[in-house]
Amino acid sequence: MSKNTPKAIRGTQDIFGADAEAFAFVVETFERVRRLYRFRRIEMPVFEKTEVFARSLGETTDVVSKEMYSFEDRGGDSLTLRPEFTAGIARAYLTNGWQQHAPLKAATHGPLFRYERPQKGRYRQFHQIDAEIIGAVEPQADVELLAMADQLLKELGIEGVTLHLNTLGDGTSREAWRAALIEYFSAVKDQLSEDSQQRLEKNPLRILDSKDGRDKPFLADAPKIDDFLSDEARAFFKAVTDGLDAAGVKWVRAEALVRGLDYYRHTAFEFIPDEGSAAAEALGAQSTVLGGGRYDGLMESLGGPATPAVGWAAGIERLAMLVGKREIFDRAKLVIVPDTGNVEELAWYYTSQLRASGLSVEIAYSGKAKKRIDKARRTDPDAIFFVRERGHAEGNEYLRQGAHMSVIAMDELAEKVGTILGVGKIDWSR
RNA sequence: GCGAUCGUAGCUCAGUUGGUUAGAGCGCCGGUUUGUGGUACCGGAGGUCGGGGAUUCGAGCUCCCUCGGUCGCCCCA
Repeated sequence: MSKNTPKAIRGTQDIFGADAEAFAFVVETFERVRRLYRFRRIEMPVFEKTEVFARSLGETTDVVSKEMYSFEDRGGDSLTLRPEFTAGIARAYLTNGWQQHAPLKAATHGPLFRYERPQKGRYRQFHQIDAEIIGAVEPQADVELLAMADQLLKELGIEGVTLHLNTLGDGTSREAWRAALIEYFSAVKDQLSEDSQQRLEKNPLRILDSKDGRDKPFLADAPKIDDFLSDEARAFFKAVTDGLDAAGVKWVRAEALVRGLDYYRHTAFEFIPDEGSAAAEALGAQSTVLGGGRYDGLMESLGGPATPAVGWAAGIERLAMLVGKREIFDRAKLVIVPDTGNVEELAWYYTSQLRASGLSVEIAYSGKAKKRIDKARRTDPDAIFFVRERGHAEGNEYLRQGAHMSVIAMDELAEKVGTILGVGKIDWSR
């Protein structure tokens, strides 16, 4: 590589090969599952006015205060590359009159941007799948969303991941709990870690899931949200958990699970790898694979009417790390190898016929005949079809399967190929 | 933002206590051999050893800075 060549931006990735296939598998599975749950596909702009995020996430959150890619455009507006989906979707809901579709079940996926230190499973441009239900006050919305997340993970073949569930209560419950936590931790402030002393100011809920040994002695006796829940909030949470049980979604109560962003209310959840599982090993410190909750307060922060909503997002890269390597591209079903010379047009004829019939076919046309064969073999296909000059050996087409090779007649090819690939006789007439 | 660790050909890596023209395997290109066209061999191209500076007669090997990768903290998906 020349030192003249520009390098990729830090924290971005060029995904290729098995990783790219795993990425695609995650997105394709998500698309399939969201249709089962009848979530509508939406497409969103990658950037918004900065205030969309600043007002909804909270000015003091780390995301807003130091992780956003914000810039001034040529018209002088402050714009920001989306650091998450929810705020933009909420803005779109308000500005497009999507209220008429309420409750709106929406799904999308794409790149997000956050200026963070890159790490395993954490990038500056990363990708998420996202699902939201907007305009539904019912706890059943939470249940449906979580059932979808659970099924998605199952269909991705991801095991050893458990739903951790908590409630933050309604606005009043949450504030009362927060005040109690501040009071409780302030009394022992000197003994807390530096990080937690700061959290006491900015986000006291976060002290609860501190990993610092100095904080842990105080966590067990910290005030519990359950003691601050209003009757309504308690009933709501019970309806959610009852619904999950009925839907067959396994969950565990996680009293210390909180959300970093200001707009969350009631249900908060994360799917987290079980300790010691292969999934936990694969993800390193970035443990959450899918997270979300209810955000009844968000729409108002954007100047809209009070609108209940729930949603979740999952990092595609993290999910892709858990689905394992996928080599579907590397393994060709059938490779067509024309000898150099006058048979290449014939080979193209066969190839286009087979592709039009719906078969995935590779044609080797690069290099000399020997190279073509070597390359064909390396893809480990189910079959290699040699197209040769008339007069070569006994025929002009050979179909090879494994170590066995046989001469076949042209009119048998469709059937032979179909049989070897297990797709029945190929219809070339289309 | 903080800490640790790594950075040699396209890829995976060797490179002894600093010493002459930096190596291997794979891949790529060319050739020979083989042949129911999964072989073997020969040759070739490709590196200013991430970048910059310092020490030294001399640095891929030492020191400093810087840019990246990786892992952890913070935060979060």
